[in-house]
Amino acid sequence: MKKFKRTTVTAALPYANGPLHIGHIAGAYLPADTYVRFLRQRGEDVVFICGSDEHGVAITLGAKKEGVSPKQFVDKYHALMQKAFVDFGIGFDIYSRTSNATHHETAREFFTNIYNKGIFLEETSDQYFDEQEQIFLADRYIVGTCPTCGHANAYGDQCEKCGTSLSPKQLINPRSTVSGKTPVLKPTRHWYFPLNLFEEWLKEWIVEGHKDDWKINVYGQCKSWIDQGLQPRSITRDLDWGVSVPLPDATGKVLYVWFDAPIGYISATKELKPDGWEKYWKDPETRLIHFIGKDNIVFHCIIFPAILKAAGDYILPDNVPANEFLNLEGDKISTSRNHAVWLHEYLADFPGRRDELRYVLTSISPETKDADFTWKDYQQKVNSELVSIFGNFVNRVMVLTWKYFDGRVPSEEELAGTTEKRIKILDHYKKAHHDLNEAVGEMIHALNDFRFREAQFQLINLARIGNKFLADTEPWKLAKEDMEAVGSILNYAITIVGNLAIACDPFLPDAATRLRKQLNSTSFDAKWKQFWVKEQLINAVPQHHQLGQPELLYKNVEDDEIEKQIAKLRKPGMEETKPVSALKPLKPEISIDDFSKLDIRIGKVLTAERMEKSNKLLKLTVDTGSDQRTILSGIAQHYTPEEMVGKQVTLIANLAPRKMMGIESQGMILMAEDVDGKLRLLIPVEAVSPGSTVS
RNA sequence: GGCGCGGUAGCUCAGGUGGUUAGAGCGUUGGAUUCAUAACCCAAAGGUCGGGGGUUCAACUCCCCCCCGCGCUACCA
Repeated sequence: MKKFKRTTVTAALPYANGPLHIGHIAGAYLPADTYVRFLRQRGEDVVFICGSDEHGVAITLGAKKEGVSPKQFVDKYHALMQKAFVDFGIGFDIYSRTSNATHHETAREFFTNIYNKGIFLEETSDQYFDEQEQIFLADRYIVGTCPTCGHANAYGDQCEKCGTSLSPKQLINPRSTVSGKTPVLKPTRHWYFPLNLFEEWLKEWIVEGHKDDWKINVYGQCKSWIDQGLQPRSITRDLDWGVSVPLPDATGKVLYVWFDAPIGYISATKELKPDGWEKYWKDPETRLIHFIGKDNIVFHCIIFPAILKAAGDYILPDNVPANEFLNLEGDKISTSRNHAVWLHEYLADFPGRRDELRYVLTSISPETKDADFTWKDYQQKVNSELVSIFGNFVNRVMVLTWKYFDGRVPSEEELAGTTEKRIKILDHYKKAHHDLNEAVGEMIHALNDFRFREAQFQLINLARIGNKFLADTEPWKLAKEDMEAVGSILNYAITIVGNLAIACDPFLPDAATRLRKQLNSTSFDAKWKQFWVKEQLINAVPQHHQLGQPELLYKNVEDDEIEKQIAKLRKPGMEETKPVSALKPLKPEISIDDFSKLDIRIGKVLTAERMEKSNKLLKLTVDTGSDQRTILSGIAQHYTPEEMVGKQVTLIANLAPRKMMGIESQGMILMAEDVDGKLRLLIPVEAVSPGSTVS
């Protein structure tokens, strides 16, 4: 294997259109962080790069929906994600963002560099244009009637009903999903990156060169792509949000997100090390590792490397350990259905319990196939492994040492095998020592191979072996007859605890800190490094060293804690089995004049809070376009205040004000009532401006 | 539709150029124990290795077909 001087580790740039959930963490950030911690423990030169991916149509549309500018939109999510990462303890050297100046510059330089080499293709074609919004529409933002099956809402790339693939021009009566209007065809010019020219090179580099060292899922996906034959990919878009194309006649053109986003790794490194960044990207003695989810394989293994190759001078990823996906309680994680465990919410609900989440996510890490996170599993793993095996072992050793030696590490002189009992102890010691070294070796080996599940298992194995060593040698019994033997046993037990403190750093950083405190070992750094160099047990805590006070490392997860979390996932009212009421009869006929008396409008919820002493009412502040008013709405059992904020709602604006529970309600929110009594909001399919009338 | 990855004990996963009783941890059950967060330690039960067919003296491991999950992709292998 090639020797490298340093390592550049990147973790996929999260898209700045929503908060982070455990799927993101398990997929890329946690394995990356674990790996980087491991490298740092070994004293290696490593940079750990990440940042928010802030461009693309989805951002502009998301911003429009929230009624804010794209910049405000990404500012919000960038801040949210950055804070969550920091709070969770993911140790990026830099968490940057693609909307900043350094990145724009870097991405433009990349484009210009490759452009000047004459590699890009340039082509003009007709594309649908939304005249009202003044934007060209991506395929999936166009709907229309499917030419094959007649389905009225087929997307521009595929009909969901009959499954045929389409191009937008095949759609009958195309409509823009952004404005609802009929788009028109307009010629537009774009630049293309000729991936096909890199096919042979990619074949050699990946299919031949990385057959054995890349994960099979990654390799298979790449090979499949390359075998299919590669096509030029367009790398520009008509949009006013993004990195503008650095050509004189290219106003209104930006780089396509997938072109600029991976370059974000480089810009972030530049920002981190304005003078020294190049050696992390251009020195062949640097190893580049991308941690990503499986949806990103083709960008990181094929397209981005080809771009780097085209740019010249750059190193290529040495490995791309992509993970599969994480499910939640048997279902796909879904932002829109709120079927997710949000990182910032976990951190708020479980303060001081970051290791627990790390531990569980690593133990089910989707390394070879999709995995499933369940709260029950979380509880069981924490309680039976972290608490019972790891935490308990440390606690037993600490307590025993305080009990018999006042917290001073007993001397480590070798025990003379003078009695039968002592001979047995020596046997147990030898066995434990052998098993421990094997586990340490296997742990480090697995870390090198990105097999974090296995590595962490071996870590816990150290505690398992430690527990067995104590059970086998029974120092609490010997205390009555042979204190020298007790001292020898505990000295070794403390050695195990010390090595655990060292070894758990990449996986359980908070435990590492707590253990250092308990062992009173903050000054042992230089010595402890030896563990990672020798790859075997070291004499971590010297004899006669005074230990700190024992403290429990972890506490059990109680039933009610996870029940709360599980309840959070369910839609309100979903588990209630109410009798299905009959459809309500039609009301008597009215005239159009009756109807026109109603002033129905679209408003936007600015704030929402529960009403005191009411289990049905939410107090909402609603922007009706012309004013902001307070409306009390009896929907508290169907929507949480958090869910309501930012939502568009349909309301009756000219209803006479009415006092409820001491507060005046100035209007009424319209709701659909399902046959089971469940209330659902009426929301315009596409966002409209507050104050829009309904008729 | 095509391609890729996966489908092994209740759960999370190992494994195998085909070869005696398919492994581990957790969970469960029983026992032992008390230093410890009713924890630890020992033991047992649990699987016709997604289904069907084939090759073979012998397949969970190789070949073919099918089913299921996830991803990628589009009339192209």
